Amino acid sequence: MSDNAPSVWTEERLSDLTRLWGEGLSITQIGLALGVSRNAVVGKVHRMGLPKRQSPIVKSDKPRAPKAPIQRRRAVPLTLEQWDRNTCSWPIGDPKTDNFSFCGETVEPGRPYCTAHCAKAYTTSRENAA
DNA sequence: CCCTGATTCGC
DNA sequence: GCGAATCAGG
Repeated sequence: MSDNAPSVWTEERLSDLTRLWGEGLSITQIGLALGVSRNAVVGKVHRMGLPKRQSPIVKSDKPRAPKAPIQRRRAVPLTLEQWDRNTCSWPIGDPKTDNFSFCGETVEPGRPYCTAHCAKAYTTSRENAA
């Protein structure tokens, strides 16, 4: 074990990479097949100069956002620390009681609430109207 | 939200 | 050069 000082990408893996890539597999699939992250796959592919297939994104005029000082959304200065972008904030119980809490369920894409509560919020209030 | 890939930056 | 992080579009 001394003549082995290859980079992470050996001919073997490069072979699989190129082969799978040529087969039309996606970066994620190849990454899983080789046991590497998809970034590693696309990174290597890009570096090798292999023919990329899709370009869903177009080169924008934006000079890429500064990664370090990524400004966070300064909103909701409430005690909602566990606030995620997909957390349903549907009120559970009574806001004036101590057992008041939020749904916490994963919200639907583009919806402020989860599937169940989204239906409630966007209902025609017809059947709900009692 | 999921997925896709591209590009840039840090190590 | 490699990998992660980020951005961008469907």
